[in-house]
Parts: sequence; C-alpha cells; structure tokens
Amino acid sequence: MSDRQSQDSRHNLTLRDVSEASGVSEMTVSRVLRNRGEVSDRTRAKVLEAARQLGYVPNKIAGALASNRVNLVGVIIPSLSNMVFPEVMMGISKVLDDTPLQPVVGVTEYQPEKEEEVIFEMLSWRPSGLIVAGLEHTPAAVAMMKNSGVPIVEIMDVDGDAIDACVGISHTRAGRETATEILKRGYRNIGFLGTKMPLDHRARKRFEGFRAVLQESGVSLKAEEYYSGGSALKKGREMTRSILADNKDLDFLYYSNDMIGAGGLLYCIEEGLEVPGKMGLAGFNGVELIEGLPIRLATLDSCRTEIGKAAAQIIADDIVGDGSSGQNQRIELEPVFNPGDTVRAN
Amino acid sequence: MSDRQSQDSRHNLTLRDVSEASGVSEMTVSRVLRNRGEVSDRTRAKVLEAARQLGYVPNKIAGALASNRVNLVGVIIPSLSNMVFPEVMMGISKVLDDTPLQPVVGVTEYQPEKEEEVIFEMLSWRPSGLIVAGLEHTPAAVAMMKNSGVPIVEIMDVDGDAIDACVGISHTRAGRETATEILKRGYRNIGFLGTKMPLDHRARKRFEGFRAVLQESGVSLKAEEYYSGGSALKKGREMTRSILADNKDLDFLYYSNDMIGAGGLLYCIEEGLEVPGKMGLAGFNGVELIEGLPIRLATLDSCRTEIGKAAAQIIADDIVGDGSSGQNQRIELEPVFNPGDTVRAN
DNA sequence: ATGAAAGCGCTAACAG
DNA sequence: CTGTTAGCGCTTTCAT
Repeated sequence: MSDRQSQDSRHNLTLRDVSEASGVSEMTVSRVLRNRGEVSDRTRAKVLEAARQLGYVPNKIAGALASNRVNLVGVIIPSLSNMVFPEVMMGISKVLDDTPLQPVVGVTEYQPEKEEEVIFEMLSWRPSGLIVAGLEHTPAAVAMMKNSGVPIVEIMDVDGDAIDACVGISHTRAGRETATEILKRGYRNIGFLGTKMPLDHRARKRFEGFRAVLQESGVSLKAEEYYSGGSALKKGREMTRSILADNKDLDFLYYSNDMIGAGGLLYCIEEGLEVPGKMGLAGFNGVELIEGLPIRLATLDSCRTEIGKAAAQIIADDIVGDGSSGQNQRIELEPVFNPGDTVRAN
Repeated sequence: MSDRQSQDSRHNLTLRDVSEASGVSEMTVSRVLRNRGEVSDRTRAKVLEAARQLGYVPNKIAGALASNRVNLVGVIIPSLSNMVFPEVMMGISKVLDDTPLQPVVGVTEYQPEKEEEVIFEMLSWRPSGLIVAGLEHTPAAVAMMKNSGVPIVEIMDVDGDAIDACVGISHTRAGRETATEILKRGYRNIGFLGTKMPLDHRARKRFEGFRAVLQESGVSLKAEEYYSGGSALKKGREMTRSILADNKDLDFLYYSNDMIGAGGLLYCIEEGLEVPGKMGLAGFNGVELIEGLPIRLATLDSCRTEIGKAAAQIIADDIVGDGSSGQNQRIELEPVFNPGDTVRAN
C-alpha cells in the first residue's frame, strides 16, 4: 500500500480536531482561523499553534455551504492558444489579487454548446460572479446566467445586448476605424487575411465594419485569404505570398490579428516590397511582440489587460459594495488606430 | 432595486424545488440528475422536465460536501505572461476533457511565498489532485502537499526530488545538450542571454548545465546579458545589439528562451551578420512561432503540451483506477536539440 | 424502483 | 469573549 493511500484512509483533519487539540470550542477555533469576531490573544495563540502543529487545512467546501459564500469568479474564454486571453487573465488576476476572490477558468474552443456546458458547470459552484467573453450565447446559457443571481460581466465586445454588465471595445468600430485610416492614406487595392472561424464573432464584426466603410467609399475588397491552425506567424507569411501571387495590384493587406500580420510583414521585407510606400499593412490587437519587429506593424489595441481589470473590478465592487453600484454597467473602451510604420503618412 | 438583487433575494433553486414540482422524492430526483441507480423512464422524464422548466442548476458545493468528492484538479504555475504555461494548460485540458475533472489555475509569479498561499488555497477545496510546476517549494508547501492525501504531480522539471509523481525534462541536460552541440560545431566564443529571475530554477539549471559542459571543454563563457520585463522580442534585439557591441569576437549566442532568441535573430539578419556561418544562435522551448521566422532558430523542445497531457493522465488514472497504479511515477521526456538553420553543420 | 433518515464540516444566530 | 444549537443542499445508507 502506498504512502498516499495510507494517508487517504486517514481521517482528514477537521475543526473538531483542532478544537480538541487546543481545548477551545469549534466555534472559537473557526473565529480565529477566519479572523472574525473578538478572540482573546491567549486563546488565539493556542488555536493557531494547534492548527499549525496538526497541519490543518480548512475545508472550503463545508465553509462555503454553511456561509453561502463562494469566493470564486468564473472566467469563460474561447481559447488559450494565443496571447489574447492569457493577457485578459492577467488583468483579472491583478485586480482579484487584492480581494479574497479567485478566478477559475473555463475554455470553450469557440463552441456555443461547449460554452453552455462550461457555464452550467461554473454556476453549479455558485461563484461570486462570472466573466464571459463575448455577447453571443445559446438561449439556455443566457437563461442560466440571467437566473444565476450573480453579477455577469461580458467582455471583449460591446456590439450587442449584454445580460448584465459588459466591458470591451466595439469591433465593428475597430474595423471601421482601420478602414477609414487606410482610405485616408490613399490605399485603394485592399486585401483581407483572416481566420476560418465563423464562430469568432469579434473577428467577423471587425471584418464587417471594415468592409462597410470600404463600400461606403465605393471601394471593394480585392482579395481575401483564410487560414486555420498552425503557427500563425508562418501562416501569415504563407498567406501573404499566396494572396500577392494571385493579386499583383494589391497595395494594402489587413490582417485579422497581429501575429499573421507580423508574418506578412517579415515576408514583405524579405521580398523587398516597399513598406509602407508600395504596400501598407495593418493587424489587430496591439500585442507587445510588435515592438520587436524590424518596423512596427500598424494595429489597433484591443485593450486586453484593461478589459480584464475593469471586468474584475465590477465583480469585486459588487461583492464588497451595497449591491447598488455597477450593475448593468457598459464600459466601452476606445479603439485607437496606431499607424506604426507600416502605413504611409496621410 | 435591480434585477439581479431581486433575483438574489429569491430562493436559489434546490433539489427540493424540483422534487415538489415533479412529485418525486428528493432522493430520486438526485438519482435522475446524476444518472445513478435504476429509475423508471416515466419518473426520469417527469424529473428532467421539471428541472428543465425551473432552470435548476445543481449545487456542487453541497454535493461535494455530502459525497466527499470534488472533481477539481489544481494547476499551479508561475506565470501566464508567455506562451509556455498556457500550452501546458492546453495539454491538461485536452486530457481532462474526457473525464469529469476540471482544472483550476493558480498563478505564483515565481514567488515561493505566493506559491505556498496558492497551494493552501487549492488544498482547502479538497481537489482530486494537484499539478504544480517545479520541484522547489517552501517546506510548509511540501508538508501540505505530502499530507493532502491526493496525487501531486510536479511538472516541467525532473532535476530533484519529487513529492509524489513528476513529469518533465531535465533542464540541466537541456543546457548540457545545447552546449555539446554548439561545441561540436566549432563555436568557441559564446555569449549567454537570459532573464533576471533568480527564482526561475529551470532557467538556472539550463544555464548551469550549459556552462558546465563549456568548462569541461576548457571553454569559458565570454559574455552574459540579462533583461526583465517588456516585449521579449524587442529585448532580445536590444540585448543582442548590446552584447555584440561590447564583445566583437562572439561567434555564438545562447538565449534562455525562443522569444528573445527570435529578437536576436531578426537583429542579426538586419545587421547582415552571416548566420550561421559567422554567428550561431540557439534558444529554448520550441515555440511554434519559430516556424515563421526568416530562418528557423535552433532550439530544444520543452515538450509543454506533452507534459501537460502526461500530468493530467496521472491524476485521471488515479481517480478512476484502483489507486495502485501510477503513484510516484517519474516521467522524463527527452530534450532533443533541433539545430534549425542557425547553427552550422558539424 | 423509490423513499426516509442521518450526516458531510463548517458557520449564522443567538445565548451567556 | 466564548459556547450552543441548528442548519446549508446534497448524498449515503438502509428500508420498503
């Protein structure tokens, strides 16, 4: 029989054990361990010593059930495979670190059914709040969140109806801004390079906003190219080669994210294409990787860390506050186009 | 009064509510909802309908307390700020997705005290297992994990003593392998570029292994450069400029990670340095970004996804299995040097 | 196949 | 300042 098993069969320590070891009532032990209520220094010391000596670890499951308080915040995101969502997580962590709240992550892989499952799973832990990426959910998921009784913060996107609070940028506007800046600078033969992801609604909204502005100016998209999977940097390179091979007259490439944009930029530089003179480039997200490229890719910051912070703050405020503040907040951050070095001056 | 508050004050749905709505005992409702035990189709249908109609979400807190089973796996990692740990998470998720287990992430920022806190926090939820990055922990943390009675899998590193199971590569060997390959190819004036992180034990072990091999061959490191914070790609570029400015005779640069290596590579290419003829370069991790660089950076795969998968599998096996398998497993993956295009042929 | 009773380990509420 | 009592919502166990 292994070590672990023998320990397994051993009684897990409870408050009662600490109570007996210290000669103090369970209730007072509980008070000491939670720093709640007045306890004499002598009693406190006895309890702390007994708990330490035994190696007591409180059972939050029992505590949560008894107090009807669970200091978890569910965070539901589509993916961990690029830096976008980890950066959102960092913003969330930064704010929650100053509170008793702890984030719990669920990943949906951009699948609505999986999202519904994850939301159900999360809510069954009765968390203090939920942070969910996007505004598009199955009707059942929406119903669950509405009925949950806890603050729900939808993040990343503001183009649509929120269940409760929401924090993000307008991706439609992001696409529009980018198109506007490109046209203003005289580019007219424009190609788009994106991901094969019909369920990435934010990418879709950017594209729609982008194309709408072109159309309003009587400009039509000259070419499109899509990819899925693999190294985004490499795919950006390959797609760029491909789209340029098929469309000799292109003078601008709009990428749906910075990573493929960076790949495209490296390709253009290697091919000796004159950027931004003959060929302009722009991406999306504002990842810090851009800073290290030979020249800075034009982009638009998706404010990931900011969004994470603001979302976490709404949940944190709701928990400590009187409950009257912050509900139904809608925080729209400004998508600011950053021309970098890959679009020419206007 | 807001919507959420009014819902808050509303009684949260319980099994009892479903029981009353369906006219079936709480116990049988519980059986239906968990798919446990024999229940007649008619009863099952009634219960399911009632639960659906009410929008009942089971309370896992209560279930866990009653059953003494918690389907959570704690995952404790130092950081989310590069792709290394998110990739480990992906491996873990992939395996746990086929089980009832769910990962819960805690981040330590490479601080032992914070790690101790996070481990305590995690264990207080009585998870089914713990996956912890690294083999170095505070004595208190080690004691807690040993006493926890659940499987503990230490990941990423195998150079040291594990508490229970461990899965990873030897970073000492990784550093040694890299040095061996470099020397074999005739490079002799070698510089090292790394992070200012005394608590990143794996980076330290790679460096020590690397330097040990050089010393064994009578070669000494010609220069070192360290950075912290900011865009790793940019820092790699800047550090490379700086180290080359101060050391004209260097013919090889070993980077502690691929991202700064990629920055260095871009810099060398721009400067017209002949890579790999006059200047060799190598990084560490084997990130997929490398595939998109002008030439492939030499590196050594840290097997992140594999490690995540194997670690999760150990926990999963322990839960379903008879408990006799897999404990104290030590899985050492092979660090294979990949010369890419930035070291010359030997 | 279904139900009744007894707790899981902790905390709220009240008493002293 | 400390203790007692009664659950939290579910599952286990044992009846029927």
